[in-house]
Amino acid sequence: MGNLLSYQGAVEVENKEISQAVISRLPRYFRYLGELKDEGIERVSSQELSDIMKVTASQIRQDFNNFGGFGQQGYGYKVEYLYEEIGKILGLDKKHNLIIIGAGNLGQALANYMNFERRGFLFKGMFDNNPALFGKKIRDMEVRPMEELSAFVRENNIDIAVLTIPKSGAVAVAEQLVKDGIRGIWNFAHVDLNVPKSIQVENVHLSDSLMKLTYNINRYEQNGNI
Amino acid sequence: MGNLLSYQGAVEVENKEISQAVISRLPRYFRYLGELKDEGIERVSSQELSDIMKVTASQIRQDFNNFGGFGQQGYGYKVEYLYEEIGKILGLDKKHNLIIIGAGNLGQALANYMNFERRGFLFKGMFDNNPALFGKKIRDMEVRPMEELSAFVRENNIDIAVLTIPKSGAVAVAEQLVKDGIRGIWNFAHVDLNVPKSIQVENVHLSDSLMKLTYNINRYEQNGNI
DNA sequence: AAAAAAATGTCAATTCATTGACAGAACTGT
DNA sequence: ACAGTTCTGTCAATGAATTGACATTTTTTT
Repeated sequence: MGNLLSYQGAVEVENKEISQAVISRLPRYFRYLGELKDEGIERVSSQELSDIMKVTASQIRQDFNNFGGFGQQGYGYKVEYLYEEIGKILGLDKKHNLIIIGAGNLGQALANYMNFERRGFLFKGMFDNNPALFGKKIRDMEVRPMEELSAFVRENNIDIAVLTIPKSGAVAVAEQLVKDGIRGIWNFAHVDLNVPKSIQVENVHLSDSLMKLTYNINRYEQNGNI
Repeated sequence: MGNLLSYQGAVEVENKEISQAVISRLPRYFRYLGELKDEGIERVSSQELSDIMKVTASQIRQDFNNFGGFGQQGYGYKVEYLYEEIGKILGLDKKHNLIIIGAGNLGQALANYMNFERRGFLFKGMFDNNPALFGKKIRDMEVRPMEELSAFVRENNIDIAVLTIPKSGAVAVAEQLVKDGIRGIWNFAHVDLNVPKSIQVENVHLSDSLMKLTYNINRYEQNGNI
């Protein structure tokens, strides 16, 4: 590694595993670069980004280099190009068919609140087991009964399922989704899903997040300012 | 450190900083221990927990030890005791006054969906700048205009603000909250808040989370199974 | 009561992540 | 076209987190 010359900008990178620590930072880079782009700024150096984002310039360069060098010595990075490339790394150049399972408060809020289409997520359907909701339209999408889920996932090539159901049902639904060929689960249920590692799970455990906040609040109180 | 004898179970631990990596795992321990407790299980060893939770037993012991030894050699950990202690560490034994700022889809969903009271969070109010929402009741709590926010936070000793407003307003609102004496912000806005480090911020950037998911989905596709 | 088994707390080793340093490439101004 | 400046890509050093190993304590069995 290292002596494979990059002869035309974008670069071949062999299949070395990138750490999740790096991946977790990419969306934030993407967000800041998008803002710079919108402001009409064309170039940026790692030092400038460092100042704005409050991370070390070294880390920025190291992170980008995992994917093979997007910058130019003496110049910096072209904002638009870098933005596009990070988008591609994150898979945002591809379309992903998505459904929401659980049309309660949270499911409905996500349907309305997330701008799925903006980033290539195609919102294809919504499911619940509460008959009172069947047929109700949310974002132009009627709520379907859970009985139809399995066939729907197969027939519509659903890639991503958003799980916003109580934990009691979540594990079983996840297993079914795996059988039906789902590729990723965005899991809001308060439970850990047990799926093959070929299926990607991204957990959003809101209670956990809130507990971290209270820990930090109380730690600060107790220790005085550390 | 190390030769301060723990002579009665719970233990004095001096103010050494605990890494956020450890803190992030505590809510998950808490969840699993709660489940064990509900099943009536009284004792558990680090090895048993390891099997259930899929983390190494060594890490479990190391994590707990940061707070001073909750177990007993040859026996293991008392589930209920450990559960209580972790709850205390996380600050769940204390009451926290909480408000939601932004009564849109997400704000309303959180108000209804999170069982705030269950963990000592007292839901005290909800704010928005949309007049159409003023007075609307969500979880028995009427939506108040933003003009009243500042006084309300001061008068009601609000500890935690949940920010579910668009990013355009978020930074300014956060600054105001700091002036009014807030202690923690649970931030759902797609922007990084710039507050003194005495104020705790816990970010929930949902888009970032979804991007991580697509990265992992696409990585798996491209590399074949790693 | 003694021996065997179980399981923690903790030290050391290892692995992983971040930061620092700098050679060399590209740009900029004269 | 040259000299000076900028700034990346990358290697090495440092720091942080995880895992492994084991002495010691307690429990359990005989």
